[in-house]
Amino acid sequence: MDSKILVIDDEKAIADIVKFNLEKEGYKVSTAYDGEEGVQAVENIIPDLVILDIMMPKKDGFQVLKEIRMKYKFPVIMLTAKEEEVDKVLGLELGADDYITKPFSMRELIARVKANLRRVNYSNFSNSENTDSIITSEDLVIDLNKYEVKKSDKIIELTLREFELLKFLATSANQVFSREQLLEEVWGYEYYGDIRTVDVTIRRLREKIEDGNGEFKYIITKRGVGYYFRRA
Amino acid sequence: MDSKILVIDDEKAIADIVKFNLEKEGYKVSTAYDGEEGVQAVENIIPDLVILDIMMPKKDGFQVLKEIRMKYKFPVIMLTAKEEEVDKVLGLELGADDYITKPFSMRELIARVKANLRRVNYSNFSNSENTDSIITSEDLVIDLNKYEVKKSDKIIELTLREFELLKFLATSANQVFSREQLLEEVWGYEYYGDIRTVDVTIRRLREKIEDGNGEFKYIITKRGVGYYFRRA
DNA sequence: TATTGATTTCCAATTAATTGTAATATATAA
DNA sequence: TTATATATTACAATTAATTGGAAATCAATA
Repeated sequence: MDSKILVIDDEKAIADIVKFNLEKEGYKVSTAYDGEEGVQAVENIIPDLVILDIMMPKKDGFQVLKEIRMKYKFPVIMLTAKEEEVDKVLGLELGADDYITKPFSMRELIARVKANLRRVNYSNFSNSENTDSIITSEDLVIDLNKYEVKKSDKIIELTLREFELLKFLATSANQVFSREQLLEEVWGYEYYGDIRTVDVTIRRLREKIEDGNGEFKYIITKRGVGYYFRRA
Repeated sequence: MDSKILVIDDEKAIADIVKFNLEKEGYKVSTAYDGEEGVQAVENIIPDLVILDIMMPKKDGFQVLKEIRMKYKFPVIMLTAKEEEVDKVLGLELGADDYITKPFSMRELIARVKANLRRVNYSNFSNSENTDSIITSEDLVIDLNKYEVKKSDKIIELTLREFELLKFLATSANQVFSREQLLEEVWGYEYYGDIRTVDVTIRRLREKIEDGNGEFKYIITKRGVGYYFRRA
């Protein structure tokens, strides 16, 4: 979340009002007032999405897009003043993800920004949808598509975090991971929290999937190192 | 995963940009620049889905489609430049699975590609009940043709949206869908609305089909992920 | 084409569930 | 036994889902 957006438009008034409105929505917004500046800004900021005007002095939007696309894949929404340009945007040029014709309402702009950011996120994880998706071990069945775990055919309710932790450990069964690794892989690179969080989540997971006889048979502690999922 | 897609379009610029964008989504994409080349490419590659332009020299899209359909069943999405062609695509019953009119946004194209691939996956996967137009679960009866839902033999009045949402969820019972997926599938590719709309529609649907005892037995929330229709 | 009613959407307040933190207890190995 | 690592617990903070109501849109009918 808190996506970074770059607005490239030579009409300062427009760039600024767009910035204002997107910031109101909670995005981090930068602006650039011509094409060259825009290309530079992309390099510095590495935004999650760019809003790019076509008609600009020095370097026009198409050129900027071309340069962006040589290196980056984030969505780019083009702003076009004339209907004729639409065909160009969609058909001939280099991979704009979406476009809006001026004049546009802020409501529409924001909706499109959201939709395009959403698409990125969604394709990231829904692509794993079809990979082999069921892991079994003893009486545990982990269904990665359905986000569901069964123990001797009884459904176990795991929270998302618990599920993702189990999923990560189980897909690399018998391999020990340090808490740091788990934080990075399951919680994400940006995560800054306490390392003991892992212990607690492991604990909650065990409570749900282990037999509760004091022995753990799935998630094993490797003292001084970390945890692993045991699979015969 | 990693589906193979073949793009057949005589306008190289378009074929290439489509290729670029689909590759960004993780597909393996090949291109062919006229109809004959296209037919050959199909034979060589055996793609999982074809995107096929109608207006082409040598062999037009209709002809290509006919030849493809003599041997293969994978989905074909037709590209049409003019509205008039749409009728033809639909009317001729040649077996196009979907069509998009130019100009189109990449967002739309990708959404349709995904939707068509997903459809195929389901019908391969799931049991032959798939073609059934009546779905039953506990005391619910959903008649897909008649747009009618009964609960213990009493007709329940659903609005169109509610019905389509229920229909989509119920035809892929026990599979979790994110709100993004539901927006795309039920509301349509070009929908730019608020994501919470899904929640609200789910709620109205529940109000009508669930028992009203605080427990939901049909439409289940998978926290942090989305919703699914539960069927024993 | 107005008018009215139904549907749909948007928004945000409320409620519910999850997750993180910190403090304490327990186990383990030197 | 002591020092260190891990497990457990309770509570606070955070995040997500549900809900109600207002506003906008759509559709039917006068």
